[in-house]
Amino acid sequence: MGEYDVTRIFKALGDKTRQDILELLGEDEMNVTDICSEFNTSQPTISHHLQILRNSQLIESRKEGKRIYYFVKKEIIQEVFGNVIKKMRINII
Amino acid sequence: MGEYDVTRIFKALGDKTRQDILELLGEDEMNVTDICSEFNTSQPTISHHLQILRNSQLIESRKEGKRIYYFVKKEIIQEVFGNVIKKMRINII
DNA sequence: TCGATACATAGATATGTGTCGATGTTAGTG
DNA sequence: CACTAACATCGACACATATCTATGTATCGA
Repeated sequence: MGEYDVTRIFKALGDKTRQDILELLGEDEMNVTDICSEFNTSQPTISHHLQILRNSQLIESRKEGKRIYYFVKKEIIQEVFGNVIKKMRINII
Repeated sequence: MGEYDVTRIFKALGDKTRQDILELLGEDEMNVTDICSEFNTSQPTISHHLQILRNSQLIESRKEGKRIYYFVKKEIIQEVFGNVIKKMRINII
């Protein structure tokens, strides 16, 4: 029911690094430094990807001291995938 | 089971025109001219989008005389969405 | 208050992408 | 064989995006 931009969400999903970030956050929330340590990519680039995921509403953040924890909004993915499947008349998943 | 490139598939899904094409083809297969007539976009551009959808394996084509009919490969979408949901540890859809 | 840590933002650059008009190709038609 | 219809491909262009380094900002500890 929430407002979301399907195109923006799929664009966000259309990048390997962001997929890997989502998979990581799917296990548990993480702060930026810990996320960065999992990739061979600069911290600003990871921050950039986190912004894109955040703007698409796939993730949210929580501040704790000087650290910022990101986590997946799984309901959005459920809702979007469900709607796409419905729109494309796919039987069941 | 089939070979597919998740990033490529989500990139393909990350465009409004292609989403609309998929929704159209979800109802029934269509040839290029008929697809074009549903959009305010040039035929080469539609052909380009069809190529991208085809390369991502979201659609396939069938030739009938001088017309080419495109249709959705719904199993791919099922499989990809299912795997993403599993990877991100989303409960059920 | 000073320095370090955690993260974001800015600016630059190379590459990717969506779009178009023009042209090529293939199949049917007279 | 010409002509047209259906579709793909090409070349060009504007714009978006992924990445980097450098710098800004906020929070904590000494």
